[in-house]
Amino acid sequence: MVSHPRTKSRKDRIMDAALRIFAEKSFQEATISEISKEAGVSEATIYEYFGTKEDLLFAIPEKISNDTAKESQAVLPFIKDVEGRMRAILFSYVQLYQNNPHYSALVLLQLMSSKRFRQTAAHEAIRRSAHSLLEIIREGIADGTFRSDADAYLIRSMLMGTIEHLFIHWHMQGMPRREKSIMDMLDPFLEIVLNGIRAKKEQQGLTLHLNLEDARALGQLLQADPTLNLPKSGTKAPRMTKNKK
Amino acid sequence: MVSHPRTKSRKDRIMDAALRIFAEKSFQEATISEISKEAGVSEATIYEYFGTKEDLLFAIPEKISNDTAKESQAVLPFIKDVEGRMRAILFSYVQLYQNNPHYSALVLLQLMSSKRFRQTAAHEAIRRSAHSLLEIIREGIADGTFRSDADAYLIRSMLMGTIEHLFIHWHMQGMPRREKSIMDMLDPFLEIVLNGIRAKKEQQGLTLHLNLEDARALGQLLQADPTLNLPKSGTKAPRMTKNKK
DNA sequence: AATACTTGACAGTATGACTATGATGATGTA
DNA sequence: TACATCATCATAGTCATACTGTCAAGTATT
Repeated sequence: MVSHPRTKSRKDRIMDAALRIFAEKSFQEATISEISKEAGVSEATIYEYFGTKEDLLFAIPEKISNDTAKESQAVLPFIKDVEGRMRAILFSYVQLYQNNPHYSALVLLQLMSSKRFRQTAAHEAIRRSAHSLLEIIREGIADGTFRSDADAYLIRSMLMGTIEHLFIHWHMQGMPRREKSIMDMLDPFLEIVLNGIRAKKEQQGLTLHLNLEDARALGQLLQADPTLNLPKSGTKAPRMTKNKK
Repeated sequence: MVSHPRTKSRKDRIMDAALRIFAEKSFQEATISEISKEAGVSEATIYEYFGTKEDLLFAIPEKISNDTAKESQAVLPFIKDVEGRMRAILFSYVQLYQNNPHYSALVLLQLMSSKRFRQTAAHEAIRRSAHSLLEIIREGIADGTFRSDADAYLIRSMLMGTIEHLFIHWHMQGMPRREKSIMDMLDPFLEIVLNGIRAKKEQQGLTLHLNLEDARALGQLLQADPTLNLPKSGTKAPRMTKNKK
């Protein structure tokens, strides 16, 4: 009836419409008839292209994961430090969902629960990310970057689960303040996790917590006896040693 | 045909069977016919009790959340410290899913994505937990327990998202080592998060990082001059003061 | 035993996924 | 222009399954 000459191909229009409707309603509640109207094609055309309704559903993640280049995996070997590589994986994970909001609602809320999705290339990509992440965490534990008693599976669930949870709630009732994007939260988030699992440097020494009064008294003592020079190992130099030399 | 005189009521048997089949296959793939055979009743009986297949699905979370007493909410006011209350909420959250493995597979992977679920009492219970958690985190930020720049929404997603992710993967392909339960991970997990967001105590004082040599020297100084008594404010008493009195 | 209620068997309806088929219209080629 | 080819559409029809209605048989309660 109405022709769409300068727009995308019919196949793309069908998939776009399907993605929107599947995400808005749900796979079961959506009907082929509705999708065909939304896409401006006949039902027969949809069956011509995709065969079944389920095949239409699963064509979507294949398309998205094809459209999404796999730079993140390629870049990984060039990032030396463990924490930088963790960040790179999470970054691309957030980016994918952020760039495809309908898709993120579809995959996080519906496809994840489907057995068939676990055999798709899209799921394989997620699995690969998850596996890389696990390996990197293990590496960090092995080389002493992270605490030796850290649980790599737990850390991974913290990283991926948090991000998925943020996206799910983003789409569900909508988080109150939308002005702050999930991408903006990535670094504060990572900092909290890393803060919590980084190996403490002072394990080979001691940590003292002093109030101001005590600190001042200690400062006087130190000036009186210069043989006591501290600290060599700590990351933050205490202010008092800088006061007067 | 076969009567089950001493077992549960038909209604319970139907719901048990439905829960099992819905979790094993999926809502759409399960048929009423199959559930009726599994439960040992006729299809008509299922419609008699529940009306529609969807109503049967949503009767399940109502039942579970009714069976689950709401002690955790009741206990909260009696726990004074912020971190203890956070732990209590997460504990009951984990407990619910751990005690109902089929249910957790059903709700986390399927119901969560359904619009109707968001109008059930079960979802309301989850929302209430989530809201309590948010309030407690905010309280912790306000009273200085947590860092003032912490993002309460992010923290909440970390807490709930991690647990949901752990359960989802527990059920999906099964995490490699099952001997460690998710409940066992709760405290290490909370410790990491809290570690990452706790306000640093040394804001009102100073933190010194000493190596062993320096620490020993400081210990001698302290014994020589007893006017310097430290620390009053720190949580961990340094070992050296206990050595000799 | 009589009555009320529950359950089952079975026939039948409605919906939506899917198929088959022929018409239509655009495009390319002689 | 005439013809062939192909994509798309409209339509009619099949099938599976959710769901309804009805009545007979069983069970419980009195």
